[in-house]
Amino acid sequence: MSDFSQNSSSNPSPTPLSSTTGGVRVRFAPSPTGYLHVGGARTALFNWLYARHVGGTLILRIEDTDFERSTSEMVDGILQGLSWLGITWDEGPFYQSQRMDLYARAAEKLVANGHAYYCFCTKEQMDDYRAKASNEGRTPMYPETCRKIDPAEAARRKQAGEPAAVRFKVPEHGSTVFDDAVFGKVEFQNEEIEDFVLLRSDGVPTYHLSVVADDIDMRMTHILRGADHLSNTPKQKMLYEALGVPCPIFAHVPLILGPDKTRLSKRHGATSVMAYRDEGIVPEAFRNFLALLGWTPKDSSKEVLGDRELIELFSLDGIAHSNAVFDRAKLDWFNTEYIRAYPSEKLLPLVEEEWKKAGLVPGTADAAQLVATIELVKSRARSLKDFAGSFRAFFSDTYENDPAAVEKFLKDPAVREMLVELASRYETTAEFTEQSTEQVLRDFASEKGVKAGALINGSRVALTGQAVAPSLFAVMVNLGRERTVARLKRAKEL
RNA sequence: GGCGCUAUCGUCUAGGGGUUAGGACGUGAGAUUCUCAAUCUUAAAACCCGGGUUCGAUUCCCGGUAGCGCUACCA
Repeated sequence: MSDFSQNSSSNPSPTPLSSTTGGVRVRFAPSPTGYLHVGGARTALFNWLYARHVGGTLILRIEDTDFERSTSEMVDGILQGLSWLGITWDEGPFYQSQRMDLYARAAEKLVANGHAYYCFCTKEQMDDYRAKASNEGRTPMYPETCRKIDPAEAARRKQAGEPAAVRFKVPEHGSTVFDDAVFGKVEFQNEEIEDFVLLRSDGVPTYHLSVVADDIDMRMTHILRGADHLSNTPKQKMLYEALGVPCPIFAHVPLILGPDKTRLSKRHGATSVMAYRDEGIVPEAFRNFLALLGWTPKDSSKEVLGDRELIELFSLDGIAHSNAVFDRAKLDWFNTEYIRAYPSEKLLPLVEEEWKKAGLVPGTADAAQLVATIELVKSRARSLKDFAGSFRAFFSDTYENDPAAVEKFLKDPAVREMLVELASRYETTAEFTEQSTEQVLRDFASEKGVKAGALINGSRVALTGQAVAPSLFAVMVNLGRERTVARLKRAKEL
């Protein structure tokens, strides 16, 4: 059983807007049965972009009527994920678990107006029925046994304490049509829809009832959600009609698939948004990437778009009709773009997080120096992790030497000897600038009759432990004379 | 199984009755260099299949196929 007591102090019903404002109201309504996953994050993002684009209101609603599986940890996780993505909402979070009377009232109203009825069939009976039906190759549909019970009789039995669910009385004939903002006209035959449960026998509403009751109560104008709800929509439209309330506009967003084109799941790697933070993805990159999964701006030539641009460009008619595959390589590309474009001062706190996680204590506490170093290396970063990984030698004196790099550029003992000798020269040069260090090295190389490149590459490994790094002389200056000399002298031992 | 949705390079997509079918990521080659990244140049790479409609379909219509979704007293 979940416990949302930290929120129970206030369980406000949304205050009605003054009748003069008729703005767009959208919501993100996750179920806290898991962390914020990629698909949910994109739904949230689209709602946010749409709300901000039209100057509307975004409501956050936690759909925690599945008491078995909902937990407050998951709520926290979802909130954390949204905040990491920079998605802010205007009202809520509202918790369905705290609004149970609203749903009960809605169910009562539907029974009273003849659109719903009490069902005394037990879950076990239903399971048996379903099993039998599918064994016989029939589509399992509720046989409507209780629909035939006289309402007065049903009310009596209910009154007498007999457990009863409330089922919706689906019209026998005709069809239910709605105009989806993404897919256009969608039609379902009513015969294919069974009398679905609105209120379980324990009084807890099912999804269909709680969403509709809440969407009405919260006066939603648009329902932007995953296309997995497309087939649920006729049921909900019936509910709006039975409740005598106009339907909001539905906009269903195609799903996100894994590389094998099956629904994205743990099998495909990280599905939790926070896992991407942990992998060193910056939120702006993730947001940009997500926005372009299933949506394209009118001018599709520009892909690196900040939040202001995304908000400005976002529109429902740019939403794709078909599912999209999550392309990790493209995410990584966005990430490199954003890391490179990030001001280094802004990168510092993010990088410090990575150091903390890696147990790295920077060799200097001088923030300006750290920022300068970040500036030097960031264009080579693929993820924030690199700052504690392959760039470690720039920030700490304890780092590993990549054996492959040593093998590639330092396997010649003569080179290693020369680096030690070169170190002594650097000890005594008057200046220690990019120009002077380069001059010294090149003079030294021609003196020794070796290619400068050989010494440069060898020095790079000696200085950084890596075969990959920025321009060597910039590295030397960044490291400073002392470290440069010390590390070059150690080249012999590598 | 029934119902619904969808179908353009490997991926994200633009486009649309007559186009050299465009861009981006990724991949290959080259240039540059001090390694790598970047950058520049460049290459390969797509309209699911079959019928219609039409002078002409990748585009419109129908069917098939495939993928996904829904088909719960989950959401």
